[in-house]
Amino acid sequence: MKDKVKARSVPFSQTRSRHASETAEDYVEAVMELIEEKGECRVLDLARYFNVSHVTVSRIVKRLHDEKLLISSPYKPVRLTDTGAKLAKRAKERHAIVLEFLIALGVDKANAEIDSEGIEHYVSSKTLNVMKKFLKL
Amino acid sequence: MKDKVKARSVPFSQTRSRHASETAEDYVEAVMELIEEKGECRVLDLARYFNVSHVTVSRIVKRLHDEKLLISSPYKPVRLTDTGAKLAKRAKERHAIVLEFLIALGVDKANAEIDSEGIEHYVSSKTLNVMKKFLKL
DNA sequence: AAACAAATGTAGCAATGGCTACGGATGATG
DNA sequence: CATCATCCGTAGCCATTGCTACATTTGTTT
Repeated sequence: MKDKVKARSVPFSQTRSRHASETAEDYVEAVMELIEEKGECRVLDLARYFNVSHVTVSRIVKRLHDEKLLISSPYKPVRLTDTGAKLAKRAKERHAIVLEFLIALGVDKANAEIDSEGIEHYVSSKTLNVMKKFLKL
Repeated sequence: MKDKVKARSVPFSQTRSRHASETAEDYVEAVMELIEEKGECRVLDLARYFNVSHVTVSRIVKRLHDEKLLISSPYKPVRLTDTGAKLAKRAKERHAIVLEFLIALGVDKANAEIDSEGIEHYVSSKTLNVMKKFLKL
């Protein structure tokens, strides 16, 4: 009973910080989509999109504003900074690749859409490249 | 500018509760592994495994005890309830399938191990079945 | 312009997951 | 059996993401 417990290779990179980045990516991605779809993105749009209260959105938007990913002023629509837009673009691409990959693999569209949203945050660039390769075959 | 914002099909199932279940799965899976590897699972083993303080582990173990997934009494090793063991077994299987799948796909072992730990929580049973099928070919 | 509805903001609570600091319990070892 | 190191629990702090309830701003509609 004296064995050393091997710590996980790398993973479990502090759940909290990991999750904060996930949220950031989800939000900038959503803001970009909403602006593309309807010209602007309001707090309530995001609330409906994520199925949470406007209060939750409001606070997160404020944080992402402080982190210079979003631009928001009171009672005005939310926009993306250049940094935010770049992050959103990367997230959307990754999301799209994972989605297409799952569909190509044989997952039905509904499940693929759901799963891809969770998976996109955990796919390393190497795995993403493998998925891209798979899609080209 | 009057379009309704379509709520996501299903996803974004409340980040917080989603994350709590992730934690539960990670912990019961770790407990099962540690017991298999070294005969027992102490709070400090889990702390080293997840790279967090023993305090964090202690609180989470208490919660999972209340949820009847773990059995813990003060200063004693942690065990699994039947429910916890079942959950752990399912999680381990899912984890193993995702890992094997990524490797079969061509991802190097190191990245596959890291990615699989995040991905396992987001894989629907349908996607998991597709992965199983892929592995048999 | 007044009045109303819709959109945002603010206050304040809960749960979860991080932490440090400190103190008590357990088990080896002298 | 006394001591000491290790393990574990408790207190108490912070950040994040949920919420309801209430206040304020905006914009439309009389």
